[in-house]
Amino acid sequence: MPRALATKAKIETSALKLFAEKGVDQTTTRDIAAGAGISEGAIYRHFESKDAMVHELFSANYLRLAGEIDELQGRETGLRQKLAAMVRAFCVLYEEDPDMFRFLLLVQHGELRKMPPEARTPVRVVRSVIEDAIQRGEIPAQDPDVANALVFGIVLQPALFKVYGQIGQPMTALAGRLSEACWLTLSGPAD
Amino acid sequence: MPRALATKAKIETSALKLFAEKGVDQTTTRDIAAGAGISEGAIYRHFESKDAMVHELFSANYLRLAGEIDELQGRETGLRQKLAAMVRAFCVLYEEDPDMFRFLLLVQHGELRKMPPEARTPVRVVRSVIEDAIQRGEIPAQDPDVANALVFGIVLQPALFKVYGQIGQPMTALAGRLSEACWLTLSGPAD
DNA sequence: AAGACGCAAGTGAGTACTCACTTACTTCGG
DNA sequence: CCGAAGTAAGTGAGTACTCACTTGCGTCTT
Repeated sequence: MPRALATKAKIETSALKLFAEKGVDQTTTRDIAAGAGISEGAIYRHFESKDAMVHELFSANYLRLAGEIDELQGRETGLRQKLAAMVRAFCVLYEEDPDMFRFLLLVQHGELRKMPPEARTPVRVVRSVIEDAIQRGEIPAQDPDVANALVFGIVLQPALFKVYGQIGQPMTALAGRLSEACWLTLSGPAD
Repeated sequence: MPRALATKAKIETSALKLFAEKGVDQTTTRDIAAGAGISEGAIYRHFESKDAMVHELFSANYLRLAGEIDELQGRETGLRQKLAAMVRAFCVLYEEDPDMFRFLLLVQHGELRKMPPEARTPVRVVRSVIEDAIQRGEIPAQDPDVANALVFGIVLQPALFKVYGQIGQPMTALAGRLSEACWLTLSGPAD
């Protein structure tokens, strides 16, 4: 790896960890530099500004996640299988990179506004899967936005509880329970 | 209303609105004073510090909400009815005071740590209702913390989506759908 | 092959500015 | 007239970012 890329990666890792731990505002550029083992000035050889760094970190990973679940979903047939695959992917991300997961949760509110409205986000991917299932009569007719919110709530809130230490089990152990809950909730109502 | 109380109320209203809009860190004491139509110094006649103000606003309202849903829940018999009553209360709070709702969501992570661990929070109230239902065999045996997370996800995520403008319907119109989703999810699994 | 050269990458003290909070003073209500 | 409430102008601790300078490294010339 070229020196420049290695340094940039060190900065990103350090920043992500601190952002997830203390939040963006409570993390100073000094902290980030110290964590990466470089000087404060060096940060600005790789990023325009702290804001730009947050944005870059967010959008790259958010879109990558969307791409991944879209691919996984495309391999399955039927809503139930698609949900299972996507939910599993969220749980695996949580286990593999909890800092990233927390970071995405933490800053999504502020960052989502800066994303172009047509961007292919995880929220959009799941929504289109649900809409498809309604079209094909797999689940009863219902408001796709509400259905989408339910699915995200069922997956993300347990993850948040886990962050707070209120849930002990690893997320991957919950994947089955969560995707089943999604399926029950979407297929249940006559609405 | 005595002058002092009126001013304190103006400060609280202004702060709550700004906190909900921009977040606590992005809201300055200047902003709060301007919004309340008073000087910055006057804030400190009524609050020890900005942090203390956030804490006071949070804990008073968070505990009040817990008390309310606990009372409502106590009037009903059976998990399904209790869930319906509690979910409705959340939805009503959202409609009546969306700024308060957003504020509670926004700062809960930071503030929960400062609360005494035995405090009677909404999370605890709902959890104990669920645990009770499991004890009485109303729903299958399952991890009460996971079940609790599912209920909160089902209710709060649609509220968040509504904040982002992704859901058009008023929350009160969704109350039935949401409490039914909670019931289905808790009563469904053999686990 | 060896030194000169160029340039990206890195340094860290300095700068301009913001923000929570204080202080010295004034106004108001009972 | 007195104490609580309010004001306006500070104050100092931090913070993101800059800049003049140094270092490391690949390349060109002879």
